[in-house]
Amino acid sequence: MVLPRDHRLSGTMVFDHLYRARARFHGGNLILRVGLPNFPHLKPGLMGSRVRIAVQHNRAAVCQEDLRFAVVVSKKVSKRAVMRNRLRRLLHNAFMKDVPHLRRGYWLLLSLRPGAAQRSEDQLLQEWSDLLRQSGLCCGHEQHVPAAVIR
RNA sequence: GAAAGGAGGCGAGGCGACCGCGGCACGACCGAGUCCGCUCGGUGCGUGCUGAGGAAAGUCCGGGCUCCCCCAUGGCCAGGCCUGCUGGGUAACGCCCAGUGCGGGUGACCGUGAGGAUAGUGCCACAGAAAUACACCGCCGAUGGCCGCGGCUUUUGCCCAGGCACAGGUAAGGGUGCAAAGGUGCGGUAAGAGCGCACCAGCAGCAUCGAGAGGUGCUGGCUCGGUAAACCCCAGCCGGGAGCAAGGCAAAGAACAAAGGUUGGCCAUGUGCCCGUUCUGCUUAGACAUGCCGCUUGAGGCCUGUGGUAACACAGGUCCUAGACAGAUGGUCGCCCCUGGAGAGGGAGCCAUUCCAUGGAGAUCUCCCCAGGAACAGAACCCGGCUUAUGUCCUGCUUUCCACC
Repeated sequence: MVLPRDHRLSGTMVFDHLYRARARFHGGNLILRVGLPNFPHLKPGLMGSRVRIAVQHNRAAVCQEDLRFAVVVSKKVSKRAVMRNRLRRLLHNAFMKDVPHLRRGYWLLLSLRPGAAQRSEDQLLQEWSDLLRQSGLCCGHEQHVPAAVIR
């Protein structure tokens, strides 16, 4: 499963921006970072013309509706590219299933820690949903949203 | 039939549908320009085509391509090489093909780091007496020397069975070691020894065959350890360095700059701040980060013919088959095929009890259900190789043994 363009993140500056983000949630094998959208950082190719025009006219409104995601699997997780691709597809797939239930207006970055390749798929998916609940990004759990993320 | 050897091929069984994603083309739409023909740019749209490998891997060799430095040609010297049987092939190679020698296998066949130790220098630990050198044990003691039974002799002395192991001889045997100065046998000798002879191994010379590595034969003197991945000698080859993050173009911003640690501390959570580290330039400024080019047509694949044992070459025809950049191939489903399992029905021939008959297991066929159709592994500038990983896979060929005709 590959992410559609609307939900994809690209560009070095975007990742620097998210690595500096304050909001982090640690699981055993995953780290979820949450930041607010910052369109000047995004690579121009990923923004459709409609989005680009909308950003020019009403940036705040677009930011509130935008939801983008990326998974980072370093070579420390697994030396084999096949394994890294498998993990990335697994988590992309999990994200796409959860998109209807997620709060809009955030950019998400999910890093895998070195032990993650040894875990089973079910364990990682369970951890992913735990992290979502912990971060308060699910629509049904508004009361748990930490103050750090709410503007 | 069994076991084995070797060659070639394939790589999610085949066909199709839907969803998602990369690329290209056309259309549609949007924007800008316009000499009103159109041109350029963009896209959350539509349609069509297309989308990982035999190793894409390891990055171990050889190149292409790009920039920098140096020399720009040839010779000589110096330096470098983990190049080293011969002859071919190739853009090149440490690769490939054919052959030679040696080693292994009954054989098909396999392996081979295979120049020179007689150019020179060095080293050979431990053990062992001794490592180009020797005498520890042992053997002998013929020849000298000493003792000496006996004999001859008037005596000195002479001859002599035997003994000693003093001088000495020996390198057969023992022991040590990777290695002890050719090996085996017969003769020979006091004991031994290429001391002599036969065969074998090695060396040299000659003849002959071969393009060559080398092969074969004859003769000779008898004979000379290993190590060159020790220095070295010989032959061959060689500008150096960085690598597509090379390099080029464009736009924008700018020194309280930028990148990196895929992130250490802090907060008001963001074109944040602080700390530590790093380029060129330092008078101006540039480079990187953005977009585009490089970017996939190439020592290219396939087919046919010719030459060649072959690697390969040449000629003709035909085909275009991923080009991403936080990095595209994954899911779901339908039909057919194959494999395995369970069930139902029919059932050749078989066995047991018996008169037909009954019971038991059952080759094989049909139907239905379930499971599976993999493993190693993911293009990142591009080629030629090597190495490593991987399958109850497929197709020829060859050898040995067994059975039958």
